[in-house]
Amino acid sequence: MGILILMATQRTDPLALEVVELIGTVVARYHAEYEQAAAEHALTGAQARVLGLLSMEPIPMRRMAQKLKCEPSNVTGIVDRLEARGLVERRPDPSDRRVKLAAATQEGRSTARRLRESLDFAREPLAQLTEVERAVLRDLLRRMLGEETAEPPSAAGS
Amino acid sequence: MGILILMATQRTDPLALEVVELIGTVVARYHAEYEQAAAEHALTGAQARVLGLLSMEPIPMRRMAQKLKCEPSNVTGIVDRLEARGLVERRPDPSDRRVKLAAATQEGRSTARRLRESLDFAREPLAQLTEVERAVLRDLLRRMLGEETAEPPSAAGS
DNA sequence: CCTGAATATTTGAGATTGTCAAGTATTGGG
DNA sequence: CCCAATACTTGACAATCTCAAATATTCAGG
Repeated sequence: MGILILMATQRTDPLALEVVELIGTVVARYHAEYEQAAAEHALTGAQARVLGLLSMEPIPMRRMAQKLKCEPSNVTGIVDRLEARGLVERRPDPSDRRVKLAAATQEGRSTARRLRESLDFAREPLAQLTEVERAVLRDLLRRMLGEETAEPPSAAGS
Repeated sequence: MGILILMATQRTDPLALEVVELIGTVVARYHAEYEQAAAEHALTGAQARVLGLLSMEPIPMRRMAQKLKCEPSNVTGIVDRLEARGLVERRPDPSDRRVKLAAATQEGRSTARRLRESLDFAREPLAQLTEVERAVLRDLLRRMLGEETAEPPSAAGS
C-alpha cells in the first residue's frame, strides 16, 4: 500500500493538481489587483513594490536589488523614475561613501500608504471566510511554506 | 457583538493581515519558481505561459490576448518569437479567414510537457501537508476565490 | 603610506514585454 | 454593394531586465 500512496502523491495526484491550479488562480488575481492598484496611482508594479519597501525605511541600492532578486543596475532605473517624480530621494550613507540610500520622501510615504489601503486583496476574497476558517488557512499556508518565512538575519553577513 | 466583528474584519485585522502576507509569500515563491523553470528551457515567463496554453489546443490570437489580459499586438510579438524557434506555428482558421490560430508544434508540446514536469511547485510545498489537509486547503481556496473559478461545465455543474 | 582586490553604484547596449494608434484583410448586416 | 465591426499586424515608444564596462570608495597587506 505504501507504494501506491507514494505513486499517488508523486504524480498526477488530482487533489494536488487542483490545489496548484487554485494557487495559480490566486497568484493571477493577486497580480492583477496589485498592478491595477499601482496603475491607479500612476505607478508600475515594479515602482509600487520599490516604493512600498522604501516607505518602511531607507535601503541601500544593493540590498534593494537583493530583495527584488534582480540586478542592481535595474534598481538604478526604477529609483531614477521614482526620484524624478519626487517620491524617492537618494541619500549618502554616512558610514560608507560608496553606498547610496534610497529613501521615500514625505510624498512618497503618503502615496505608499494610500496604495496599501487601496490594495484590498485582503478584504474581498477573505471576507468569504469565517474567523476560524481564516485561522485554518493561515496555519495551512504556514506549514506549506515551511519555516523559512522568517526574515533572514540582517545583522550577520550572508 | 456584530459591530465589533465587522470592525475587526474591516481593518487591521491581524489574522487577515497575516493571511495576506502569507499569500504574498506564496505568490512570490510561485513566480520565482515559474520564471526559473521557464529559464531552464530558454523561455521567458510570458513565452512559457503562452506555450503552456497552446500545448492544450490551438487558440486564435485574439482569445490568447483575452486569456493573458493584454493587447493583441503584444501576443503577436510573443508568438513571433516562439514561431522563430519552431515551438509554435500559425494556421489559418477554415471558418474565418481573418483569424489566425496559434498552435504548438510537436517540439513545442514536448517542451511544454517537460516544463510542466519541472514545475514542482506542487510537490515540494504541498508535500508538507497530509491528504486531508490538502483537501481542506482546496476547499478554503475555492471558497475564497468564489465560484468563478470553475469552467463553464458542459454536462453537470460542479 | 601605497597598491590592489573587493564592493557599490552607474552607464550603455540590447532583448523582451507591454501600450497605443494606424493600417490591412475579412466578415456580415442593411 | 457599402460600411461598420472584427482580427491581426506594424511601428513608435516606455518600462523592466540582463550583462559588461566604467567610476568611486573601502579595506587588507606590504
